[in-house]
Amino acid sequence: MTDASPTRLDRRKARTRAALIHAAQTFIAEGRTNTAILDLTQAADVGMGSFYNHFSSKDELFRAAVEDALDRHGAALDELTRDMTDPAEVFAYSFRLTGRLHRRRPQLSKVLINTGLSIATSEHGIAPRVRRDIQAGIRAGRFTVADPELAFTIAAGTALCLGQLLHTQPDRDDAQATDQITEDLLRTFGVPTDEAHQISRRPLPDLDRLLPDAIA
Amino acid sequence: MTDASPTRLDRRKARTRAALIHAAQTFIAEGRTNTAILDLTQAADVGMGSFYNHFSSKDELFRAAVEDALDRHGAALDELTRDMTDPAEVFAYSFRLTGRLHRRRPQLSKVLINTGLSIATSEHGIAPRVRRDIQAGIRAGRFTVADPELAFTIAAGTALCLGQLLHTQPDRDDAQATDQITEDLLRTFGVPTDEAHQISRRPLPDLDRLLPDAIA
DNA sequence: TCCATAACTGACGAAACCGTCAGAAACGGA
DNA sequence: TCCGTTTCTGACGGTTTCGTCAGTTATGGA
Repeated sequence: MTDASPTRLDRRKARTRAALIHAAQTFIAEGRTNTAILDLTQAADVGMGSFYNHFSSKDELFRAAVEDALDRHGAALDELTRDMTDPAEVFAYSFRLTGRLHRRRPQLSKVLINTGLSIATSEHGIAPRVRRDIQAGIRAGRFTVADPELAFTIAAGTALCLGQLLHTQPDRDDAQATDQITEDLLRTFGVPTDEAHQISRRPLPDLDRLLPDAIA
Repeated sequence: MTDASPTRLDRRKARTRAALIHAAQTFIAEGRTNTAILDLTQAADVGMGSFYNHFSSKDELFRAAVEDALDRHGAALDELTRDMTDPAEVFAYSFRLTGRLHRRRPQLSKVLINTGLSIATSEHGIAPRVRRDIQAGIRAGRFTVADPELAFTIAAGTALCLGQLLHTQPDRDDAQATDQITEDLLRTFGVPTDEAHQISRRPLPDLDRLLPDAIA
């Protein structure tokens, strides 16, 4: 039988694992994915040998690092949209929050961007949630789209490229750009023009309060 | 003064360079970007030492390989849209051709996809052309968008993610999906609904005839 | 035909990297 | 406190990869 309560030993193990994952995310965000294992362990301030206590290859660590980033972001979105009902609003809200995240959590954002399009097919993170929201919007009659998967493709690709844009043009107003694109997407999904505009400008909560702890 | 006419020696040099670039593109398409230089030269059927006659590092070769793929695709688009005048039609045409390219030129397509979002900021290939077309559409009064760069972001991200989708779902009708998304984009850019539909369904030329030679 | 030049080639020493392992340190229970 | 267990650690041998370079082959002109 497994002991449920995490002991101090468990916490220590989890700490070094987290340190390795965090270091890996730093490297991914910088696009340096072919670093030596020794570099990773040094960045994590962990002994070289510890690496193989947690991962059997560099690839495995990087996969875990991406998965961790996706799960964090997904969990944050779930938390923030918990008590919303209108699917169109949930979608818009998630998209607007994600757009605002690129500047506020640059490392997380860059991990997503550098990981590339494969995250669109991942079971973790944003992709399944966006799919779910689009499906819900269709069922509720809020969205009118020919093919849900195509709608998802547009939303996912746009979200990623928007993140790239916000990093490339640091002077651009991220909130304004994100809301504008959200409005465009809602219209593409069949939401009436005026309503799309309205939904995409609704006030958002104080992000500094709601996203207090995230990676880096 | 440089002798303009390419001599036989020049052609030989160009051949081995092209062989290396082609091999690199194969590896990029397969996502294997951390291969040994020896593997690359063997795949190119070229002696190991030849590598350093052309490139000073693996990175340099990979950059050249991506640039080559982008330039080929851009040139093909220029060729195919040469005598079109309506900017909206040029945009739609390019987008529809690019969508159909993912299946017909899987290696080129996968190079673009695996290279990721950085090609959206590249000076080569599709990005500058899409920007140009969108600007032209706005000047001509065919597009009504708040911000050209945001319009570009939507188009670029969607194009990439569409390519990914078409590889992930090999049974999906690529022409149908591409045309549907083209129509959505045109509407987003302010083209009236019925006209957007019409433009995105106009007959295309025989691609097998027009794209006879491309990589792989 | 013959030579000068440019490009190609693979073998080699040097360097980087990998994965293991024996010992050290931290932990938990008794 | 003491001991068995788990995790951490860095040094080490083995392997892979790198970049060079001396020799070979192809090319162009005389």
